[in-house]
Amino acid sequence: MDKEQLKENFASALKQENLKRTPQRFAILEELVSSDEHRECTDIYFALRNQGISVSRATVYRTMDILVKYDFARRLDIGDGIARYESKVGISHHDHLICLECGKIIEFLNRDIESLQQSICNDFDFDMIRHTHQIFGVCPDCKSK
Amino acid sequence: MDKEQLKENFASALKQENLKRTPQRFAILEELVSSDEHRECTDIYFALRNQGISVSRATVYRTMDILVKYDFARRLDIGDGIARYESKVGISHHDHLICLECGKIIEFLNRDIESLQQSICNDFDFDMIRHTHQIFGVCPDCKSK
DNA sequence: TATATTTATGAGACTCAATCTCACAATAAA
DNA sequence: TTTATTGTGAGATTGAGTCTCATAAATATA
Ligand SMILES: [Mn+2]
Ligand SMILES: [Mn+2]
Ligand SMILES: [Zn+2]
Ligand SMILES: [Zn+2]
Repeated sequence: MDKEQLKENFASALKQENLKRTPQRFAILEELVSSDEHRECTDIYFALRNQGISVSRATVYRTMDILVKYDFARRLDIGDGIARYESKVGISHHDHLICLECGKIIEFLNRDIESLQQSICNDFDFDMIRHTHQIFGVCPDCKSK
Repeated sequence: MDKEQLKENFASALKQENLKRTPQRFAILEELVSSDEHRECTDIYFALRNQGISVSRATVYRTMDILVKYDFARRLDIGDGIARYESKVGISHHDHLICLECGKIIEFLNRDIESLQQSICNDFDFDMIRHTHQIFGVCPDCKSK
């Protein structure tokens, strides 16, 4: 998806929520989408400030909620009390291997697990909305140290 | 496992950590293990207080860390910023379906997923230490309302 | 364009789970 | 016991996240 199209889509989401188009909101979208990392709000806050963009922490937190609601971003909770966000624009679903030594996050996708997961939900008559599958351990780099 | 044996095992863990046997520590173990729920520290704190047992929040938090380290308990993070703990004594591994409407937690185990998970780790040369597989959605009770 | 109306922004106050502090209490080795 | 060591607990502190509200900016209207 090209950058202009993305902005249009975000503008549509804002319109649907009766929210105004502001430079801060677009800057936050741009910062997250142009990155392939799992970003913390504080990290995005400082990244924009360092680019000379006026923004507050509150605006970053508020905008992240919109990005998640409209599927531009996914929130990642790895149990350390800090929310991380990754772009969903042009990115397909995946789950995560998380290194407990260095914090590295490796992505994986397994279609068999995904479908087994769905059949578990069917068995329990449970409607799945989302899921997280996180494997914690030691990555190859950290093992060889 | 009988209650006396459990106390013995916990006492061994305490000895291994050079920690003393205190009434508070045993009370916290007992409170968690005799429950089949996913308990918050604050909840355990009040449960003990209501039983007339003198304990502080700090002691509950500190003791939970020991219980987790020695495999008497598992910590559960469902992304709401509150840690929950469940007994592992006599309980086999399982993962969770979590209802976003009512907060109910349903347990599941799928051996195929467990083994696929292990093969993913092999492929990435990643040493798994633990994993969490959480499926969020709407439970049967909440659907029929 | 000018003006009115509505909504957003941001600095800092606030919340709340969790952790830390430290004076005092309890434990256990000898 | 005695004594050294560790634990306890009330309250202070931390830190991610949320809230407040005066001001600024965006958009609707004339
Ligand atoms: Mn998945
Ligand atoms: Mn599992
Ligand atoms: Zn690593
Ligand atoms: Zn429910």
